[in-house]
Amino acid sequence: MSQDLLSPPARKGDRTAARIRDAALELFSRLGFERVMMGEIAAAAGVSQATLHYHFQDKSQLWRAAMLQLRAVVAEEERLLEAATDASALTQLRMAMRLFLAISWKHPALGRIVALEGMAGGERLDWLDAHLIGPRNRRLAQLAQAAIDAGDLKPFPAAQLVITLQAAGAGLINLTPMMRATFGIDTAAPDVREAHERMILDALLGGFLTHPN
Amino acid sequence: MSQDLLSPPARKGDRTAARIRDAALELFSRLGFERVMMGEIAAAAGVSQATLHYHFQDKSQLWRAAMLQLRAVVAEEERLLEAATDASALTQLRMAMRLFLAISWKHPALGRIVALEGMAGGERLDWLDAHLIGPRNRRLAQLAQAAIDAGDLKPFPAAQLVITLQAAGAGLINLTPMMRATFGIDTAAPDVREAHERMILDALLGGFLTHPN
DNA sequence: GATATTTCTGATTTCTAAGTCAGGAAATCC
DNA sequence: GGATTTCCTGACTTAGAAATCAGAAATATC
Repeated sequence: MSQDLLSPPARKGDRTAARIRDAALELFSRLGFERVMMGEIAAAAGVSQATLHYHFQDKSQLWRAAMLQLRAVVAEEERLLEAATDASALTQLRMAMRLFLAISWKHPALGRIVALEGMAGGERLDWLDAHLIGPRNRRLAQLAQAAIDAGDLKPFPAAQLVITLQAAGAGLINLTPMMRATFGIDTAAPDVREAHERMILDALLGGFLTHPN
Repeated sequence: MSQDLLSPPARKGDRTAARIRDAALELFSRLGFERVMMGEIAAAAGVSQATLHYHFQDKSQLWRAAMLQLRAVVAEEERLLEAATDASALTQLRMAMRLFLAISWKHPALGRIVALEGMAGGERLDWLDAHLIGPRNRRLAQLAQAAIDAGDLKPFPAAQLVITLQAAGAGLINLTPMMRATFGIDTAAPDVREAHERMILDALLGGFLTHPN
């Protein structure tokens, strides 16, 4: 989350701003933009509410700053995929799904934000589409299309296929509070996580293969 | 949505209350509780804001009333499943998934509400769990477990399996605004819907089968 | 270690949305 | 068709959260 673990952040204000961003990201992603009050963020970051306005113009700007944190996460995924462009489309897609799951566990904020804003539409979704999720998803859809063209995947519409796989992958993680309420299951438990991984990568992705191993 | 198409609703107030409930359900499910303003609901229902308070005590009560609309939908699903308790667990589960998809297209509010509140937790989730989604999901998990015990499904944790299938099934529908923003796809189009149906029922559910046909 | 700059805060203002209420209009009843 | 109840509304109050600001505290600079 912090931008650089090595350099002892130049100015004090930068560290405070980072704490605020982190707290904001956690809250915004769990609850959505309007459920979160500036006072909560301030409390979580251990500063006064006025300090939020010292570092960030207003609530919207703080939200954007928090989202930009997530871009680094996505960029890392890009980088890893980039290193494997000579593998088959199916292999790349499978790797992308594996990365997606790893990221979803490590940064559940991403999936929750997409779910929240992707359902609601509006200017925040437009911003996210432009800066965070649009390019990434279009790229994945291209990969899926290539895998279909190669005869490796069943010929479903590529965009739908990718989004559905992601929805399945992030669902359990996003719905952690519901899993607790309904089943008393703690999704953070290692066995839950391990079963989920197999479920998505083997069973679900396997269902799309034209010739399963 | 309206409670009874035959009887010309006894009192005028009942019809107005129903219009308000419908408008509230649509807005709450798309945007979540706090993103929706009472004024919006009033405008959508074509009444003044004060009228909302004449029919419903406050915003929370209106939300609950809107959610109770959904219970009728779930009850109908129950009824259909009830009529088939002598079929194999797998057959029942497949039927349940088919119903789930049909309902999700017809009443997208249900899936969106579950996603919104299931992510956030809190008192509204507790209410939903008790009145709407808990019993249903536990029942489906039992079905899945039975299908696993019968050797028809791969032995994944039943609760996770059910929730993941639902997440996959509702994902595309919930994310309609995102599909438009990122891919320009209108999920209401018949071909999108048809492909989705096959994707979930054949490919994804197929991936869980121990001996696919 | 005195000065200048940055960072932070309590108190206050502004804004927005929920909720109330008295009274007028419409429906219902006889 | 007049009386009575139900229904609805415009104008208002209240509550709460965002945003501002003057100045105090901390930090950096020399």
